[in-house]
Amino acid sequence: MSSEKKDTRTKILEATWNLLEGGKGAAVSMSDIAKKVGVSRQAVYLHFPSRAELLTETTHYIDVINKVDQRLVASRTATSGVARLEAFIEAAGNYIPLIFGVAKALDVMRESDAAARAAWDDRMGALRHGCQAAIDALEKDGRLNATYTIKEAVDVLTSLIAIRNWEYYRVTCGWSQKRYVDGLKAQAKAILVSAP
Amino acid sequence: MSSEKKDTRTKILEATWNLLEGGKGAAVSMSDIAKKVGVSRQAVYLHFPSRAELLTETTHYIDVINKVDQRLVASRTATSGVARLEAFIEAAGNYIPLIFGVAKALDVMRESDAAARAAWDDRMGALRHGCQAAIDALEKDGRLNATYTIKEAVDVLTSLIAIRNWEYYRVTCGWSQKRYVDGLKAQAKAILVSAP
DNA sequence: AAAGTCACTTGACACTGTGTCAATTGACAG
DNA sequence: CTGTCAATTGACACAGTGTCAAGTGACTTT
Repeated sequence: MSSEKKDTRTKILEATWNLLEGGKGAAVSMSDIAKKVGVSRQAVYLHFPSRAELLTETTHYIDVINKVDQRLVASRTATSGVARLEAFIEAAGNYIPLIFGVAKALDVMRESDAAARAAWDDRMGALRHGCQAAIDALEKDGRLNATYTIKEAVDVLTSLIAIRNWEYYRVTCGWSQKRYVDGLKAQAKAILVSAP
Repeated sequence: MSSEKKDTRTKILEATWNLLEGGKGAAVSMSDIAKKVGVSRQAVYLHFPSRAELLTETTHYIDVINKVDQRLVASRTATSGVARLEAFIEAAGNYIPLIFGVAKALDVMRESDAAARAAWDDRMGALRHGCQAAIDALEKDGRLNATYTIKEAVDVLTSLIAIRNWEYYRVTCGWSQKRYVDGLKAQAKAILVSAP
């Protein structure tokens, strides 16, 4: 591996990611991270002013590593509205496992920290934006269930794809990732898509 | 009101409930509660050994005050499987706003506290039990969507009715309580119920 | 009326975690 | 050789949980 040459900042981001993805849940402290990197606790604060900021930067780091932009392009190239809905769910549903640990830490922290709340809202806004695009495509095809306004349909889709639900299916209920994504597609279609 | 005669233990439970239901979110401390009751912080520990225990007892207190048992009886008297599903969603969906504040505090705490985790699992187990009964009734009527096993259907219904989703619709999206319950019923039926 | 009991108070303490500060070290560059 | 930069050490303030010991005030028992 090339981990020898990585600078401390990158090592901190990776350690944060690893620890949060590991079994310890969201209760990972700045000391834990410093220990993992093999650096003093203060060195972490030299690179990130606060825990909230570190978590936020970690989500961005993960996005870059996983080329999230490219993943979403696929859902935009779909021709029909239904295909686009499915492609978006595929992309978003497979993105969640990557950022789950960090997202959950932010979610817990958001309850008591304004910066964490802002970071969380930013991430959720991005997810909702994808839902909006999928619903718009559905509506343009005339396939959006008429009992929902566009805004309501976006609300519903965003709720279905919520990170907490991923955790519930995958961790609590033991569904496979594929079953989860397929289930989500079926749910979204059953609720939001009308007959042609 | 008769709040003059209530004993300290009851006053603590009510203060906990009020504070968590109020705007401060889940970040309510033992000091906050003691201050609200007008008692020393140590008096709280005299009645409840830990914050997790206090939160757990508060959910039980709320259940008793709101006669949760009686609410659920209504859903058991429904004749058809579909009616029972709707009655259960009505009962559970209208129960959530009562315990939301305490449930959220437990949810946040569960990440770092074993007792809180146990209390949470207990509450969620009860909710799931109700979902199981509704799905069983649906299956007995032959109206359960054949693409789901019973276990999967219970997983899905439990996920739909999750407290986090209530928060999302009501708080983030600004849905009315009635719209939320009706939306939930429509979602559950679209996903889980097959044609007769 | 004295003694005992009970709920509660006061004030201290240990522990964990975040975030800040100042002085210092070691390496590398001009 | 000196300046700069990353990082270290060790201290501190602050907030929160949970524990402990001694004291107080009211009401009950004998």
